[in-house]
Amino acid sequence: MSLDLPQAERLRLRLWLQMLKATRHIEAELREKLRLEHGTTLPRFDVMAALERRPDGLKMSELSRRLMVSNGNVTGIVDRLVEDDLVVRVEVEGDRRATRVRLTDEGRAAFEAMAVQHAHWIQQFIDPLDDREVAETTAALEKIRKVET
Amino acid sequence: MSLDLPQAERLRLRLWLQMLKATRHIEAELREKLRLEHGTTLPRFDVMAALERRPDGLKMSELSRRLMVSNGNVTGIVDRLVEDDLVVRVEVEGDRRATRVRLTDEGRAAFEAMAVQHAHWIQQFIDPLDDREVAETTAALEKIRKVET
DNA sequence: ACATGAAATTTCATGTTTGAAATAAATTGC
DNA sequence: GCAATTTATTTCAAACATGAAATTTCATGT
Repeated sequence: MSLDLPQAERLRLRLWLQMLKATRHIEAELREKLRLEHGTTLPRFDVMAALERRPDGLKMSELSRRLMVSNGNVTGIVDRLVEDDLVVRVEVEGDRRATRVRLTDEGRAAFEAMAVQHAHWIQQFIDPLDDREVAETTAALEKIRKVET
Repeated sequence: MSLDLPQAERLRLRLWLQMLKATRHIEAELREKLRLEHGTTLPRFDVMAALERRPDGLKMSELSRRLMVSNGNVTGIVDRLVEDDLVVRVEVEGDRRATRVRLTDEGRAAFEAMAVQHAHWIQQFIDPLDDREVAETTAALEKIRKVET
């Protein structure tokens, strides 16, 4: 068996590896900054970000879909956020199967303090790209994500 | 506190979100295909890929650095690969602290069967991009990864 | 009422993943 | 030689993540 590939395919494989490396690199940096400066984790930040500007909160299944993680996973993360009084579970009237998860005032304040810094960190990473490169890279990634398999 | 951002910064934040979504999307698909068609996991595949074309194997710390995951993590993944006779730990002569991890013949065969399919799956995801887009996106991601913080 | 099936969430077993601490061996400086 | 440091790995506790199974509730048809 041979792993030799035409040049065009080799370059596409290389693009995938760069996507992985760049994304992991930024995620690792964000993870460390959140831990050191805010004593929290990236998954917790992601959940709180999804709940921001949602005064009524989101259902567990909505959270799970938006964050592209499993149902069982969201349960654990929300459990820990509840322990810290950063979010609350609220019953949905008319459907006793579901609960909405909502930021508490404390959670909202904590999130907003983190969000400003988070946006700033991202700017630093994307800094070497000019406006055209930003637009074209975004467009390319959107195309990739539309592929159905 | 306001989360309003200038348009240029907003577009850069959006690029980051697209990087995340595209990468997670492809990873989720690869994970499922590896599970269904080869009964293995992405981290296991990644370790085996790093060992491919390395007849002498790699040290644990080299594996950890290449895959950008923690030392303790690699230990567990390699432990399970050893249980399945896909890799072996070999002592490094002259340095009794270190061990090299090497693919077994069985592991090499298993990996090569997966690698051809893996390359093909990636081609499908990058398919909507032409050669120019592939080159420019790769270049942009490389620039991002070079940012030091 | 009752059965059936779909929907929302939790529970469970298993497997990553991390950062910190522990262990042990090699290297360096004196 | 010997202490201090560095290097390589493992161990550990906690958090994250998955897919499958179980639970509870809702909706619908009979």
